[in-house]
Amino acid sequence: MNYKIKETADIAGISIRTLHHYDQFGLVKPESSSPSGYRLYSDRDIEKLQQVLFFKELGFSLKETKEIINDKSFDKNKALKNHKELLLKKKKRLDEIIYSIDKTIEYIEGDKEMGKIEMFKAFNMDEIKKHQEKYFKETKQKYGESNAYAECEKKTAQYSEYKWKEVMEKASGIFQRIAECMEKSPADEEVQIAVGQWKQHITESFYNCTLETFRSLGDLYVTDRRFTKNIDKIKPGLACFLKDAIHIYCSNQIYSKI
Amino acid sequence: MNYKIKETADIAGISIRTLHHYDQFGLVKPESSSPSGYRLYSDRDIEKLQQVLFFKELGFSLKETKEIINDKSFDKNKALKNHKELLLKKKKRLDEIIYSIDKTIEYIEGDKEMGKIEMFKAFNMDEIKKHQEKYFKETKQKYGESNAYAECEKKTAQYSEYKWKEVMEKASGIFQRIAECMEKSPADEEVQIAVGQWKQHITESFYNCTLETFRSLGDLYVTDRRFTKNIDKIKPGLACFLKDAIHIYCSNQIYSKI
DNA sequence: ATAAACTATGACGTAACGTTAGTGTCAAGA
DNA sequence: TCTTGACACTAACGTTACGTCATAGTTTAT
Repeated sequence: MNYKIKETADIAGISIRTLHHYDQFGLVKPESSSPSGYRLYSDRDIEKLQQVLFFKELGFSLKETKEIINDKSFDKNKALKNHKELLLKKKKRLDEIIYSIDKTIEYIEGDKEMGKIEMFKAFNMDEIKKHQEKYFKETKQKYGESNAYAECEKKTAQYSEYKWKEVMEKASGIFQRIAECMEKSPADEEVQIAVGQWKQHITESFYNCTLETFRSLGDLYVTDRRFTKNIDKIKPGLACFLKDAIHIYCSNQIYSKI
Repeated sequence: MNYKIKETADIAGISIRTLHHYDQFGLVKPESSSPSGYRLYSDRDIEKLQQVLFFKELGFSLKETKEIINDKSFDKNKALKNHKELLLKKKKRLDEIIYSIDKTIEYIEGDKEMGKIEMFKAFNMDEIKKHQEKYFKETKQKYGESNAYAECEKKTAQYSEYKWKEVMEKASGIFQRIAECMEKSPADEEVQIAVGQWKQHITESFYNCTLETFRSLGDLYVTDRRFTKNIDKIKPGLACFLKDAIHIYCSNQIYSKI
């Protein structure tokens, strides 16, 4: 069954503007539209909206939510279970804040002492944020990435300090080389050679980097802020350039295999 | 004891930027500063920060928080008790969302049915928002406003439909007159006469409008969005103009009484 | 004296909509 | 068929509460 936008907004308890925004953002796009261009939301869209509201309730950004939900391996069941865990943590935090209120009242009425740390610790979101990040990270590693992570852990666990330094310097050198070619096209031969070397280096030093994994990693360089931030320290815009270069590299490798 | 900004930020678990912002915004201004201009936060500032975090946790805007906290009649004890009530409501809502997750899992696994309404009702914030608004409103009516409200209720309860219409038309006429003088100064004689008439009309038709109450009401016209919105329907900017005019009127009246 | 850490102000950017403007579409009633 | 009110669209600016970055002054420890 199809619902027009006001019906949908009323059902979900959100604004029409929000639905517009979600459509434009690519988070929840209606499955069809009328001949006059009206959005028509299906039952499946409605269910997706519910998922979105769960993620929103738990503090995930729309961007994060989009990445997780629109992934073809999105597991609703697993997500819901994870949500429940998070919600229980939020509930515990609420309890702590309530307790903190009681304590503050006693303090104000002069009955008790209250330390500075005690005043604020209930507001702490670290545990919740850590869990969110863990879940997001796990989700992003859905494919070979989770295997890659395990392999990487195993391989690097035996590295000596000297080996680590070697690995890092080689990585740095490759990135530096690519950064120096940034005024060229990502498809430039020199860039592509360096990208190939980067892939090789990953396979040798961290985990078996398949083309698929490599492409996903390239995406991560621009979608995961930590990656972007670190890479762009070398040169602003490098993360984006590198992503493009990796995509071209992977496409070329795929093409050459057909 | 005084704390510099990093110490304060660490104690409260918020960023330095946030403290800058709160200072600039007038929400939490440090009680003193060093000769070189460093902010120095006192124990009292720290305690105020805690109050701010409680309000923030409960979804109050910084603006609302500022109005409540910086009011000289701010009652910490009462606020905390109200916070607790709100937090218990939030906790209840969390429980409902958790229950909704369980239900959704059953639905996904095909065990049960789930209606559209059931999918979304747990996310509803109406009760919490209503409580927030109620508290804010009660706080804003701290002074004569709460008495004014009671008196207003009593007086208007006996109005006939005809009387209501009369009262409203007179109000509308006064506002209209003031709107027509908006290109003049708020201190203009014609404006001031109209403002005096408005005060008189309130006293006659609603409640005894003292100068103090009248001034506070003028403030409400620009700080309470509902007032602003309604008044500005007559003419954009009227609420602000009226506030200024009321302030001038009240000051003049006070001056003429010395 | 020096360098690192800390502090200040200024200002642009961000996320997720809310609000407004202007215009097209639909459905019911005259 | 025409009219009107409700509904829908897109575009675009505004809002809130900071995050981030730049630049420059101050403090602290070596």
